[in-house]
Amino acid sequence: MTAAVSSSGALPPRRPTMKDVAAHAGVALKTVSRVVNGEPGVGPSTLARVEESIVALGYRRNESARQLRSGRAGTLAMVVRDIADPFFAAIGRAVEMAAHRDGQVVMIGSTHEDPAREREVALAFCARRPDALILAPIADSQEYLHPEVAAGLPVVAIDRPAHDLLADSVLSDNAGGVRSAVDHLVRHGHRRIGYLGDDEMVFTARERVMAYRAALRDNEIVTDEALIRLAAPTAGGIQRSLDELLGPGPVPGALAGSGPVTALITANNRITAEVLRQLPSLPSRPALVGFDDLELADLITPGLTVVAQDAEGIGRAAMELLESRLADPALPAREVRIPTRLIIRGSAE
Amino acid sequence: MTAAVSSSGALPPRRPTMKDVAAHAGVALKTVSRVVNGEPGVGPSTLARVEESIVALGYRRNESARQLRSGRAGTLAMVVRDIADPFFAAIGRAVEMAAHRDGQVVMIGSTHEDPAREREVALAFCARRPDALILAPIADSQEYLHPEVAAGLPVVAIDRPAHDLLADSVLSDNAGGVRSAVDHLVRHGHRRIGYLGDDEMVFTARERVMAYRAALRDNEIVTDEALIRLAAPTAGGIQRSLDELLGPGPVPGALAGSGPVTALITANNRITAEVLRQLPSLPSRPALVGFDDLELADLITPGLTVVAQDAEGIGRAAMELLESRLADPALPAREVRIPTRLIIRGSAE
DNA sequence: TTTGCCCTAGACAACGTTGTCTGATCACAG
DNA sequence: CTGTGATCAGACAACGTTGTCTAGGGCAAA
Repeated sequence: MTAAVSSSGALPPRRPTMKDVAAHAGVALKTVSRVVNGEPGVGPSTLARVEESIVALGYRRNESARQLRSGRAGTLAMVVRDIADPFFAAIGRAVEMAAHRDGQVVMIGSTHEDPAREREVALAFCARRPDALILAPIADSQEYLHPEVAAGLPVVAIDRPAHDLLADSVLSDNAGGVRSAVDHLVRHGHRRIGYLGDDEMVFTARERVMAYRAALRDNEIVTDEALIRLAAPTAGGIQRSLDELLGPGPVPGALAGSGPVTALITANNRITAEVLRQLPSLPSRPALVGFDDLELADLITPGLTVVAQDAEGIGRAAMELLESRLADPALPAREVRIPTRLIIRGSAE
Repeated sequence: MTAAVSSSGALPPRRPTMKDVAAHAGVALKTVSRVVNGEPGVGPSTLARVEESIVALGYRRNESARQLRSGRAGTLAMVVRDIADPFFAAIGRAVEMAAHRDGQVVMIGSTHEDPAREREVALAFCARRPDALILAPIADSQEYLHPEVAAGLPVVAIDRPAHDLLADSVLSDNAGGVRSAVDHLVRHGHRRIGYLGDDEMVFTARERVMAYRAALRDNEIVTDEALIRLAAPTAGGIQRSLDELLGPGPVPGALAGSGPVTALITANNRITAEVLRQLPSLPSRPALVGFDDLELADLITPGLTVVAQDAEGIGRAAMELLESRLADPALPAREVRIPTRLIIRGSAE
């Protein structure tokens, strides 16, 4: 009676433990552990009795305690720029699927491009002692992870390499991607190709614009630095760039005797989207190749040609690197490049 | 010498614990605990010494042990249909941001519309004893969560309600959204409005199509059941529906004396995208309103009018429900409806 | 100088598991 | 009927924390 009242009352509900199950089934604690873990050495009748008790009490193993005792976490940590960014969401999905196959669970967090937050979130994850950490670095240095790596935590950097840290990395083949974009445009007869990229502070932005210059050179086109605009993407800045590159007058600072650009490479999603937005109101309509695929890019008319990153491939490669490093922690830092894919939609003019 | 060799060798690297820090600083274990937790009762000189040792050894608190001892998890679990789905990604971001403010960390997993996997993932999360669970139900019953809820785990269902479970839920105002779509089309003179929805097995699909019928009634339009197509979205099925609804002949089974539809409501993202894809090849071009916003819908020409769900609002509301339930676990199950927003782009013809 | 008190620091147990080791039970062969 | 080995079950310690309780030491008041 009293028990019934107190259990239905507002008393702090306590979860049943192995001890409770053991008492209920009339066996030893360790026997319950054996049953729960499917270990051999439990007779059929005992097994049945314990399983009944488990169901009857609604027992679930406490993974925290298990981790503490055994060291196995069964948890993966992933820190990206923004989990709602389709690129990282796709990577996250690939990681989650692979993790699920391995019976692992994924913690995920966003840095929102804030270095301090990267550190904060990554360390909060590490405090949970995950089996591995996947990190899209944003801070200048990942030195703060030294103790973790020294203690054997495998770290994989994605999208950009880590700094001051022994970590594998999985990066897109930025150079190959830009080269395929340039080649595509050149094949379609373009020689005045503008380039709108992100601030050169950003690793991928640097790689991409360097590849742009190299690809022009290989196509025997003289790089006109006035056609390159590198800045954090803002609507205003992009509009100004477009005006200058496509306007009727000569491009400010351009090489003598040259006209407006006939084609544009936009080096990331946000820039591409903004250019598409402003496209209708532009004086001329350049051919366009965007780096990063856009959701539903196939619905835009005319179709948008893009250099698509293989988010799934990146996620899978990261998981593979983690597994091999877990198997052999002494491995040197490795860098994997995941190929991009030129998706040709519509024409290049 | 031997120690140096073994520590640089392949020996299992052990993380320093509070015990190690205590030994290094020459204080008691509990004193280290006090320092780590910012508890009072530690003299300034002791404090400094301990802090030095913490840095020197690269000590980080083991959150598993802390959770085991104190019961506080600092972890939130979230199970959605697909973390790469923009709708759930946006909810996830909102949840993660709120959680971060509360010093919490988020575990996230996908069901991929598989009921068995929902159970599997949710229980794997629960084994980590999170402070709360946010779940986008896909299974017919969430009965399997009974022991968790009984033990005090606050559960919030999002997108669809949970079944056989005491849980709060945060749902979109599906009825209001569809009603605004119908009203919008009627305002623009449409009276033959087709409806492409998901299978009626799906909760949201049911709510939406019922609202469609009700809205027609309120606009004094007789519902023509032949204009309603409910099925899991496949390219083939949608094409067939479009052919029948928009083709030159009478719509099969339609009320007598009626022509093709002049407008379409597409009740979810996938259907909307598929219709947009087929739009160019259709015999006539209906006005279109989609349920769910599409990334970059503003770039599609002509602009696509949509009923946008407030993913961020859903995420925030879920967090608020969790907090209030944590404060008072005896609360009855509550249901919150988050308003949708009609985003008018382009014309309705 | 002594008494009493507060402030700081440490000892100890416990959280829920699992790994190791020992003990009990039973079938069967000698 | 006893000895042997295999099989199953249990006792105990430990994982890294934190909460509770107690001991030491210095300072103020008497």
